[in-house]
Amino acid sequence: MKLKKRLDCGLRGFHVAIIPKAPRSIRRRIQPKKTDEDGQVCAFELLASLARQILQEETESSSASSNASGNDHAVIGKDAVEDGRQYEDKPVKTECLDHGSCEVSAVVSESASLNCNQKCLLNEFPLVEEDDILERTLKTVGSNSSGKIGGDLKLEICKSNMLKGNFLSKAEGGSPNYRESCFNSVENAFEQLVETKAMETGGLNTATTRISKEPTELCMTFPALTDSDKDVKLPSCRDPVPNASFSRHRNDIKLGIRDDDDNLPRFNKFSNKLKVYRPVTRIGDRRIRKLLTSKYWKSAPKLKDFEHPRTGKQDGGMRPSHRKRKTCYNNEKCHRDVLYKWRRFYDRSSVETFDGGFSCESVTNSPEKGRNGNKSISGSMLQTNGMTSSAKGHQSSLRSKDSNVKFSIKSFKVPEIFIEVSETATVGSLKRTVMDAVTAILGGGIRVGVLMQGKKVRDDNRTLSQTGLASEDNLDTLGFTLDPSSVESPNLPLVCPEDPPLLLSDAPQLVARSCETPALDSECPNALTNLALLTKTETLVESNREQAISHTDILTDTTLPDSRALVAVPALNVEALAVVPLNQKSRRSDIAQRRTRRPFSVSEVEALVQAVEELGTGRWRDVKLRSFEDADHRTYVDLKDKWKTLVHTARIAPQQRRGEPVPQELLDRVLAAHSYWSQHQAKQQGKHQAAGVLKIQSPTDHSNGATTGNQL
DNA sequence: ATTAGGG
DNA sequence: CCCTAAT
Repeated sequence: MKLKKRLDCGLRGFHVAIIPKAPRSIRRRIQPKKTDEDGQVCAFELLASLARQILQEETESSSASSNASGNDHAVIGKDAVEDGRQYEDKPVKTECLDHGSCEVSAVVSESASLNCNQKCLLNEFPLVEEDDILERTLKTVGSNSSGKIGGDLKLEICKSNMLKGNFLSKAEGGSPNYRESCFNSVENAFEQLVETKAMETGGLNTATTRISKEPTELCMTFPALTDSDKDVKLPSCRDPVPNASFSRHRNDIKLGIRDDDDNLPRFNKFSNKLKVYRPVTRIGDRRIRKLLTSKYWKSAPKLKDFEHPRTGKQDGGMRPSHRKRKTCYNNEKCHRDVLYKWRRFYDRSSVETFDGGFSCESVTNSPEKGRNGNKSISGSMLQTNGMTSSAKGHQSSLRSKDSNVKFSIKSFKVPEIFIEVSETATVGSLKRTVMDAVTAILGGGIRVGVLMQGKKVRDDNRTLSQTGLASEDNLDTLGFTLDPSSVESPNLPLVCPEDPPLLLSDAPQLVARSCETPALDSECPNALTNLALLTKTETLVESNREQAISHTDILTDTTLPDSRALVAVPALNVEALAVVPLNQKSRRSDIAQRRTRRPFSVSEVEALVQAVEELGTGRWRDVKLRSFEDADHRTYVDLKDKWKTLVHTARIAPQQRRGEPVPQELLDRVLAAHSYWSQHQAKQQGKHQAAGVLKIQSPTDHSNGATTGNQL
């Protein structure tokens, strides 16, 4: 996989590199304009002229395709096509090429078409061409602007991008994919520039925001002109499920970033759309999970509790899994993606509230966290342990006059994330990687848990009032957790926001991931709405992670107060999706996730030791009931396993022990108890005596314990 | 559903 | 932690 990735990346890079900047003729034309008007108009003009130029050239090249040198445009188109074929094996070419041109927007439209097609076919595809073009354009402009680019450059770029977005929109019509494409391309271009400039946060933010909004609006505004149908026509989704989330990947394919090992959450929330529901039991969960396991990600703890018919159904299924995305540091595309994500992040975080009264600034943290994590990391395998499993945010809640309870979540911590990076990766790449991962998580693989007084509120069916969350007192102790969602099921039909299931009322269960497919843009808003509803209602009280649904979606959405932003998001999704390869294998892995790792704390170990001393080693269920009744995430199997490891740990040299050090005293007790119970398997029934004895025995004296046992 | 043990 | 097998 890695090799492949690299190749892909390299290939990509290569293409990009090779692609000629822009026809000189174009440049020439551009220059004058630039000089004359400068600024927005200039950008616009430039774009238009470029488009024209390209169109023309395209035509020419078509007629004389044999031309060795070929024009830039031709090359680009070709590449695009090739890519498509490479990955999809489907004849995209024809369609792409014959796609004519729409006047000014010819260039754009064409590339757009390509993209669109590619996407459709593959369900994932980057719009490299667009980017390239845009970049070129931008560069050209910049170079032409006789050195005085400075701060204006950005502005211009933004505008250009916007324009581009416009064109694209027009060309492509209302096609959702298209929109995304536009968005992406714009963003990418922009991001690149920004990146070059050093990623100044402020700048990025501002710029980003603008871009995201503008293009989106434009896109929406424009009526569908043409090729929308293309999307439909194309043999797009290989995926049985048309709406499969994968539909918009951007760089994935190129990068080939997908590996079976990756468990990172998908990047975009849309991607998680599909879910399979299944009845839930812990065991059941496990069963399912076992089928799909990823190395690094773990699903949230399972719930026990009864399952509500509905609930069970909903949460039981598989949820979208997260995939970890391996990084391609060397690839620019990757970087862009990362940036993109970053931007997304910021956008979200920046967005404050929406009428729901639920505001979430938290997202911002993630990025922060990511950075921090990076700092500390140095090996090839990084583990950012963001507070083990769940993070709670500080949130303050306000009780409104009406019966609604308003929550304000200040921040969320990002759940544990595993990142794998090459040793030679740069800090910058690491940062990006982390950011990427974080973003990905936030983008979708998260499930929200509700804590009240430190305890998880499990019953999703209860109302806030019933749960006590409607009362001021409890609100102070209200907490939320973000956990990686456990299972993802690609195969289920997505639930649209409009779908009934959407929560609300007392049985909030799950909110399906909404906007997924291409047509989604329109849907997104709904999601938002839903979110709002969710927020307002008791739905919030959710609980067990397993059962609980994944309000992830909601959560995610929540983050974006601005509907526009939401709409815009799809573009992002594309990228995110891109990460996930379509192949069955990966899919499969996506379905189940490994539970999140939750190292036992010393206190837990102590409790375990205590319980085992009293109950013996063969009664894990009793141990569970006795000492871990409230620890939903600790199953008796877990306890048994832990004991096993404890015994092992106690036997090895302290230097060889890893993780949080367990007090020697406890380890001694472990050995003592272990040896004792080993000799009294037959007597496990008569634990009373044993328990008493064990308690008495000296923690450090193994033989003593054994002896005592013998005496008994 | 538990337990035991390998991976 | 997961998975399987045996209870």
